[in-house]
This record gives sequence, structure tokens and C-alpha cells, in this order.
Amino acid sequence: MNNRQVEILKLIVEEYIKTAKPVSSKSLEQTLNCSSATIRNEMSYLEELGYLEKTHTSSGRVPSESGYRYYVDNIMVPKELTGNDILKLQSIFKNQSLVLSDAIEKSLEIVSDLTSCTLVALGSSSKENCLSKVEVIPITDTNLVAIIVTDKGHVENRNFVIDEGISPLEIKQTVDLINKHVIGTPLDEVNAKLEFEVKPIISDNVNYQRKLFDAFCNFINDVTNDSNIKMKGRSNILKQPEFDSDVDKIKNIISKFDDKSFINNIKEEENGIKIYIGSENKFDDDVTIVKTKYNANGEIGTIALIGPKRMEYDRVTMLLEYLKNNIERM
Amino acid sequence: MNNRQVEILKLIVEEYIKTAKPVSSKSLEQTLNCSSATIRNEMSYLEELGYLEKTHTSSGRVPSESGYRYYVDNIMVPKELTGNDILKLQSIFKNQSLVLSDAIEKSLEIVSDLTSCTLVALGSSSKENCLSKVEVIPITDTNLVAIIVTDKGHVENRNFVIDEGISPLEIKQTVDLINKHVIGTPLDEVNAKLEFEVKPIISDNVNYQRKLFDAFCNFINDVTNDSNIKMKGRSNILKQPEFDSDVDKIKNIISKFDDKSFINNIKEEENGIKIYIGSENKFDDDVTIVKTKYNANGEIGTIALIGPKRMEYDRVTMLLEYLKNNIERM
DNA sequence: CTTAGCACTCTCTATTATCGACTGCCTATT
DNA sequence: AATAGGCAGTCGATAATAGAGAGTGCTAAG
Repeated sequence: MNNRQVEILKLIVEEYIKTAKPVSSKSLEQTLNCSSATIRNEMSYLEELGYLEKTHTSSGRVPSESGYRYYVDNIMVPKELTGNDILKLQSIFKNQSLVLSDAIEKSLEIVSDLTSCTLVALGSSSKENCLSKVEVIPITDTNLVAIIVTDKGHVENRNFVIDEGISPLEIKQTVDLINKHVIGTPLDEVNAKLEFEVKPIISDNVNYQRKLFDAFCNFINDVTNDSNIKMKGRSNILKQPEFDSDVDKIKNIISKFDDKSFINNIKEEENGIKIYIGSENKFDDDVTIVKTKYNANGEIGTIALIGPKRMEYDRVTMLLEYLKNNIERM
Repeated sequence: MNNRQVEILKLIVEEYIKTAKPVSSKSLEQTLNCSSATIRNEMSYLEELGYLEKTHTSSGRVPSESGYRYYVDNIMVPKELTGNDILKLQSIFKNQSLVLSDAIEKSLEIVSDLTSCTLVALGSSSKENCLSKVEVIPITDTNLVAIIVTDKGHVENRNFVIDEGISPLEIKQTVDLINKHVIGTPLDEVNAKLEFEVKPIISDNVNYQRKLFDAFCNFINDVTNDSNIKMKGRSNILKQPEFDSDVDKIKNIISKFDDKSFINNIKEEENGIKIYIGSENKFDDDVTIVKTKYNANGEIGTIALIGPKRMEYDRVTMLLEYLKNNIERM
């Protein structure tokens, strides 16, 4: 591909992102200083390469998935954020009294407004969290509430229903045992420790304690596996003109937003800003997902932006970069 | 309105609910054993009364909002649940080890599948909850996590960021004070008690304690005011044929689902199953909301079902009744 | 009070025509 | 060999037209 061909691809991608309308050869004449016929020749070459498509025989050109990919990989220059974008986000991150999870929630809201995309945060229950306190409080004869606190300030709680009553003493014994052996242990190692160090001791004791113990293990298990999903601007993506007339696409995407298994799949394991265009993501062929993993002092998670393939890649990547950096700085 | 008129209204409402298509006079001939002309006369009288409408001059009849209202108030006979409906719900409520909030969540899912409607639960942070334990745990120099547990087994937590360090001793003093004065107090009275009984004492002490104290009051305040929103089957309502072609209606409703202020407005204060048809609800003219308040041993909340005005009122009311009863029995 | 009959209205679908925006390709030019 | 002018051809979008079908309203008669 020569310079002019790259330039044409760039212009078409950017114009299509702006207008959502197929780009004609004539509309590029002035910018490129050559005739529309010449541009048409180049366009049909770019189509041969697979970077452009037509919506019908005599329509203008539209970027193909690999066209976007080429643009993102080789042409796009990430765009400095505008004052307005920064201003809005700073209001969150300069606010020292905001706690991480609140800051993430608010910033998702802002970015989703700023981009008309849907924002998702998947907060993993962080393997770098260590247990720092376990408490079990009896509510009634058969109801207990268990609370765990980690050294990162995470709190999780769960209610247990036990078939038969356990005496406060028995509860205390079990909890003391658990506390004694697992305080300071990383969450994902807690269950192994309970299994091999604590269970043998419990075996010698009454059955009731064992039920409580097992329920507690399940609780820990769920905490380490469940991811905390935050989602903002579900309906924003519907503002995009590609969804204006296609009711089925709308229904399809909205249903997927409702489905935890789809959302959990979005989790990003690698570092850096990652872009998954159309069929490159496992969520939906009609969208692009831009993601980043973050690690804020051991609180690990993913921020993802879901929008049309025709999205402002240069701006969105910078917005996510900004989010990631500010979250990690907290 | 004579018997036959009522019968005609009933048939039209039920037929329209089933098919979503305007009902013609001819289609009722056999059922009513009289000519279509007679039925047409009755229909136009019912239209005069405001119970029926036409989609255009020569179309069949469709129930108006007051038509549905009359049907619901005077004609409808709540329909015994089918074996299948009951079976699915029993799997939730017979499971003794499920905790209230999990049971609600699961049952919302089931009913939303069963009805193709969207289900919402607003769990109020229940004024009948009394504080039974307060804990504040230091995480870092400037970070604390506060946890409160109520006598109903509710747990709420919040992270605080404090500008300057507070010594563990000072924290303990404040927390002890709070505990000493407010344990056993109903949540909604806690702040008043803190203000009038505890604040005067704190005033004599260091400033830092006061900041912590104020943050704690805000926390309690938010807990008593924020309602816990659960929502299932957001996309279900899109299955209804009335939304098949109208993209704007879809976008409108999906956006409202996203908007907490709209959702919080759904809260129901009165007892019993309440039906709000179209403009009777403040949510959206195109939907009907069927709600019920529940009170499960002091855990108070609202269950709401959002669907098209053209919904199976007789079945839906019984499903909600069943939900309410089973939730309250827990 | 009921009903048969008929004119009328409106939706829906298909057909046709026309306009406008493109492209593709052939050919002439530099 | 790259560029550009010119022109035919394709397709979408819009509008106009026609005919069938499903209903209603109204009138007049039983």
C-alpha cells in the first residue's frame, strides 16, 4: 500500500465514523487533489485487499472489519483529550474522599455519557486481597450472618440458614478456629488452608460446626469467583444510528447486557488497552469492545467500553487510558 | 351497561391480550349468538363510554386505558396458577436454605421468564431494622471501613477516607460511644439519637473524631434512604409485539430502566396488589405496572412487574400475590 | 330490538416510474 | 504508466397508483 492508499483508508474510516454514511470517491476529490476516477481506482484496490466494502453495487465505501483493524494498528494517532473531557473526569479523581469503587462507578457514568457507549467494570474479587477479619453474628436460632473484611477494605457478607440451632459457644469456637488459621491469607488460598489445616481439627468436634464450616467455605469460594459487575449507559449504545432501524440488533444486544455469562466473558487478562472489533470479540459481531485491565494496589479489574464498530477509536482509547491511570493512582 | 355489553368488553379485552390484534364484530358472532351488526351497535356504545378505541376508522376495536381499568376492576377473575407456574416458584420457596434476598432475586427471574415482563424489586432498607452492631476497621492511615449489622441480618458497609490519620484509640472511642448509645435503635432513628445524645459528648473531644462521626452519620443516612434495586428481564418486555416496530418506544423504555430516579419512583406504599395502567403510572404511558408491597418480618419492599398494557392481568395478579405471600412467609 | 345489506374507509401489498448518487470501465491525455 | 473525462449501468429511496381484504356505520325492514 502506497501513501495515498493509506491516506484514502484513513479518510474513509474517519469520515464514516463521523457520519455513518458510505463515503464516495467524489467527496474526497478536494482533500486528495486528484480526480474521483483516480480515487475510485484506489478504492477498488483497497476493496480487493479487504479493507473496504460496499453496501450495494453502486454505493460508496465503508470500512470492513479488517479496515478498522488496519486503521487502529497502523494509522490512528490517539487523540489528546479535550479540556471538557478532562474537566469532567477530574471532578471524580481529584475528589480525595471518594473510595475506589465509587470513583469507578462515577467515572463509568461520565465516560458513557461522553461517548454514547456502554461502560462495564468487572471488579475481580482480587487475589491480592488478604483476609483480615472474619465475623459470624447470630440473628435468630437458625440464621447467621457471616462477614469477611480484607486488608484492602473489601467487605463481603452472607446470610446462612442452618437447619438446627448452633449454640453461640459452638459458633465462637468455629469462628475462632477459622480466624486463628487464616487471617492474613490471600483470599484464593483461604479454602485450601481451611481444608487442610482447619478441617482435620473440626472433624473431632460436633457435626453442627461442620455445617457452618462448609457453608463458610462455599461463601469464600463464591467471593473469590463472583465478579462484581458495574454497568452504565446500557441504553446509550442505542443512540448510535446503526441501531436506528434494526430492532432485532437492539433486542439482541440488550438481552446480552442482561446475561451475566456474556458480561463476565468480557474480563481482560492482559495489560494495556485492547481493542476487539466486531467478530474479534465474543460478545457481539456488531460492536467493538475496548478494554483495559487495571491494578489499583492489588484491586484488579477490567474496564470495558462497548460501542459500535464505527467508534471514535482515537478518543476512546485515550479516555480508557486516562481512566486506567487514574484508577491505578488511587 | 347491560350484561351483554360487559360480556363484549370482556371478550375484546381478553382476545386483544391474546392476539395483540384489533377485534372485529364478526369474530364475536358465534360466541355471543347474535349478528355482527348487533355487536357493532354495542361496540360503538362502548366506544362512546370510552372503553374501546379504534386504530383507524374501519378497524376492529381495541381496549382503551379505561377499558382495561373497567376490566380489571369489575370483570376480571384472578386465574388460579397453573401447575407449571407453581412448580417453578416452589423450587425457590421450598428451598429452606435460601435467604430472603436470594429468594427474591431468583423468583423475579422466574416470573420474568414466565410472563415475558420485566420484574423489579425495591428493597427498602426497612425502618423496622434495628442496629445490632457497629464496627469500624482501619485499613490504612487514611482509610477505614465501617460495617453495620441489623437485627434482621442486614449488613451494610462503607469505606471512609479521612484527610488526616486518626489513632486506633480515637476510633475505638468514637465507635464505642456510637455503639453504647444506638444499639437496638431502629435505623431511621439512629441519626436523631446520634445528633442529640452522642454529638454533645463528642464536642468535648478532638476534631478528628467529629469528622469520623459525621461521615458515619452520612453513611447511616444513605443506608436508610437508598433502596436496593433488583431488576430481572429488562429485555423481556421487548418480546411483546407492541414494541416490534417502534424503535423509539424501545429506546425510551430501556433508558428509563437505566434511570434510578424512575425506578425508585415505582415504590409502593400501600398494601395489596395494585395495578397502574398506562398513564396511571408515572413510569411510562405505554406500560402497565403491577405492584405489591411486602413485609417479611420487618423487611419491607416492593415487587413490581412491568409489561405492556396488554398483559395477562388475571394471571399476573395471582403470580404477584403468590410471590408476596411466599416472601412474607419466609 | 335485531339484522341484512350496502357504501365507504382505511390498511396492506404489489407494481411502476422517476430521481439521484454512485461505481466501473473504456478511452484519451500527459 | 499514472491520471482524468465521460458515460452506461446499478441500486436505493421516494412517490404515485391500483386492487384486494377487512372492518365499520348507517339505513331500512322484520
